[in-house]
Amino acid sequence: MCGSLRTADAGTRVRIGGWVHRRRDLGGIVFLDVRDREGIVQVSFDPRWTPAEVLRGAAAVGVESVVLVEGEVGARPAEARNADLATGEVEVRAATLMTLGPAATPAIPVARTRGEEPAAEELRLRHRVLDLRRPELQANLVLRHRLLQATRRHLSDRGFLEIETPILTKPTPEGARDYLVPSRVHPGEFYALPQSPQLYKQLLMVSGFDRYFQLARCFRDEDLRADRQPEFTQIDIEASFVQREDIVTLAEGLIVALFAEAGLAVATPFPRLAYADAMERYGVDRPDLRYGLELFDASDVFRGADFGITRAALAAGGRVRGLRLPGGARFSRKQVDELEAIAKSAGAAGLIRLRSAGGALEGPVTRFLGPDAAARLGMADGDLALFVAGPDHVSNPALDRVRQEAARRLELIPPGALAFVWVLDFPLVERDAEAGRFTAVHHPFTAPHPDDLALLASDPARARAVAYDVVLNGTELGGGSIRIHAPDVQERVFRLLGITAEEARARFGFLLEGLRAGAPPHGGIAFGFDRLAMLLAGASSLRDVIAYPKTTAARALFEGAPAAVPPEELSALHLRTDTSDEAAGAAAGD
RNA sequence: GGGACUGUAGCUCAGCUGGUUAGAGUGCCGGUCUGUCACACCGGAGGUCGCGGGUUCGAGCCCCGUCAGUCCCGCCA
Repeated sequence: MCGSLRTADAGTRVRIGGWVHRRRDLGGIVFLDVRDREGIVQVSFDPRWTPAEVLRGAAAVGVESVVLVEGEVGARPAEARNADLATGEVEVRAATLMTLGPAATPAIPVARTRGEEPAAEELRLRHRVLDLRRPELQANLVLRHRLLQATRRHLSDRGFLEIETPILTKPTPEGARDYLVPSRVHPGEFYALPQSPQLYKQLLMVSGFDRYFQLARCFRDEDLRADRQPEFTQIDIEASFVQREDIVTLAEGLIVALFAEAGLAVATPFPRLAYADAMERYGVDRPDLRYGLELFDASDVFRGADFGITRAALAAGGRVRGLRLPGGARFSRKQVDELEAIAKSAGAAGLIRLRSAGGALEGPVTRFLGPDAAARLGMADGDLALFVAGPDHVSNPALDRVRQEAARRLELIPPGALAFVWVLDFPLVERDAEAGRFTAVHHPFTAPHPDDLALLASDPARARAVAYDVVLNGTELGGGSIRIHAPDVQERVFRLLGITAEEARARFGFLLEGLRAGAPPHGGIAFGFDRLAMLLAGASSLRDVIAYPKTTAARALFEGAPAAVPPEELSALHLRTDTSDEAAGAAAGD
């Protein structure tokens, strides 16, 4: 209750427990700031109301110790109020003090001095007990709790059942790498931790639980990023007898509820973009719509120009695409070089630059273009245009990155803007460059668009899926699809993906059997919950909204996982480890 | 798997072109102090410059390797 005391409490006798945030020892009088999860309150130890030995104790107590104080809440003298503190009008006048949990000097500070950087990430993770005491992280975890509860309330109120699915599941060779768990009773066999509850939730639909949700822990053994942890939480949703619109509406309602929990108003319905349009206009399937800067096709303007780079690209069937940056002409040569470096790092050979200044175009390719080029490119005075010549699969990622960086530099991003968009009609499959076969864009259970069923045989790459992603400010919040519920369609898609009937039976037999048992049409969506919490908490790393996160090397520094196990445990699991790589490295070092 | 950055006192950081005894703030310890709130003031302790090797008369600084953390690419159906 430390943080909740107010003027109205003045005169009441209270007993408060908390952690010593700071100590100010003035000699004859001592102040302790005592902190609990609700906030901080000042406790004053003064001979007028504090026995001498209690006062001596207060002078000796170390920060971060757990104390229990009894005393009377009093209004502070007018000149001693603290407007920076929610409890700053009052203080607790201590009569007693008990140190219930004396603390060693903290390895990292909890109460930071003004302007001080937080401790290094490694130390924060190693001393997580202390780091989690910081008010920022406490606020993040409180918000996370509220989002979890709001999710449960919202979905339960709409008839969705929370059903848990197994954590020990069947390994799947497709998709991300599995975390494996050896079986003790079945030598040589393994469970896998779920990458998502996908098949379980579909089979729940087959069993008649027509509305399901779960706050599902998912595990993927892939390399990490600031917004990617090896274990994470999904809001996993599935419903029967639904079409895309039902899921879209449900998802928008949930998003409204969750953002409201964080005090943000969200307008629905969200705008929508077909995947093909998103790629054409933004070069990416999760466009940031907080600003314009749409890409456009300038191939016609460059066609016939005697300029080697664009001529070669156009002759090879590529295009010249680019974007106009209003006011971008003021970028220095160096700044444009930096944008070009970004385009290059995304795979482009370079950027073709055109600057409109003083009513004329400037740039190395100007002399190859007609006199009406500026008008045809829609360029106004002071604009800069940047182009990439080549196939779309090169220009898309390059222009996407350039567009994002240019928007930042031109300060086109309105603070606080929330630009939601649905991206619809994803392709069903794409050709895997190295394997030379088709792979599912979403996953192998996604329903083909009913109008495109014939394309599965004739031109699979053009077939659309009934899949949808919801995107906020260029970040994917969630995605889902209507699933295949007809066993013959599922078998056709497996075939398309190069999965033989035999493989399909071995790997997904339980799904096919389920679909043959009488399956309703169904579909769903999943949201990355941690990322959502991070966004709403205004955090820049997932680690700040997870109580006990892993490092980018998937280590848990706090408890020390993963860890070696005694040989007896390994042999009970019928395992032998082979760390010969490390052994060879060590030997070479001698 | 690849790239970039970082690693100096408990914590946050500085340390010049390679040159005498490696510094500051904060925390910690001791002292003074009755209205502070980053209390103030005085004094003190505190260092494997991540680790290993090399270059050099001499390395915190240069080179190679390695470990850890972070960010990015690949990867993440």
